[in-house]
Amino acid sequence: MSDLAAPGDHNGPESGLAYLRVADDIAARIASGELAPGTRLRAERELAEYYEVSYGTIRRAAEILRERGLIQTIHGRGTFVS
Amino acid sequence: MSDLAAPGDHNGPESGLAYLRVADDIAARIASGELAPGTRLRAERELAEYYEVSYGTIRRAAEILRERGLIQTIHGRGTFVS
DNA sequence: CCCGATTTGTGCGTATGTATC
DNA sequence: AGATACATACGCACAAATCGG
Repeated sequence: MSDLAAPGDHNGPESGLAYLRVADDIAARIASGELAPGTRLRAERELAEYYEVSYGTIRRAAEILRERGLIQTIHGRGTFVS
Repeated sequence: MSDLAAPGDHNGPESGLAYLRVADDIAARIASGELAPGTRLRAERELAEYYEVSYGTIRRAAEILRERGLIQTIHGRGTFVS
C-alpha cells in the first residue's frame, strides 16, 4: 500500500530524528507519484498513529513539507499534495 | 513591520538570561505600540523559532509578561496583548 | 439555521538527553 | 554539583474552521 490513505504497516530503521523521518517518507511518496497532486492526506492524528509518533511530531513534519512547497494545509479541511 | 506575526530577522547581544531577553523584547514592542492591544502573538512554538530559543524559554518569558499584565493567554486560542 | 462530525490550530504540562556556565 | 538552556518528543485539552445533514 503504500498510500497514506490506507494504513498497513510502517517501517523505518529508526534513523535519527522522528519528524525528519516522517517528512522524508512522505516526500518520497510524493516524489514517486504514489501521492498525486490534489490528493488529501489522512488526518494528522491518524498519521501520528500510522507512523507511531506523536501529533506534535506530525505537525513538525508537515511544517517542513509545507516549507518545501510539497503540501498545502487548510484549517478544518485537511492537508493536500501540491 | 517588525511584528511577531510576520518574521523577519532578529538579533541580540546575548545579554544574560534568555527568557528575560525575550520578555524584554516583547515588552518593548508592546510599549512602542508595535504590538497593539488585542493583537494575537504567534504560536509559542513559532516564537521559539523566531527568537531562536527553546519552547520552555518562551513559556517562561510569557509567564513573566503575564505577571506584568502585558499579555493574556487563552488555552487553545493563543496569546493576546492586553 | 442549527447541529454534529471531522480536521487543523494552539496551548499546557511533562520527560529525557545533552551542553554549557 | 548545580543551574540554565537547548532539542526533541509525548499526550492531552480546548478552540476554530469546514462540511453535510
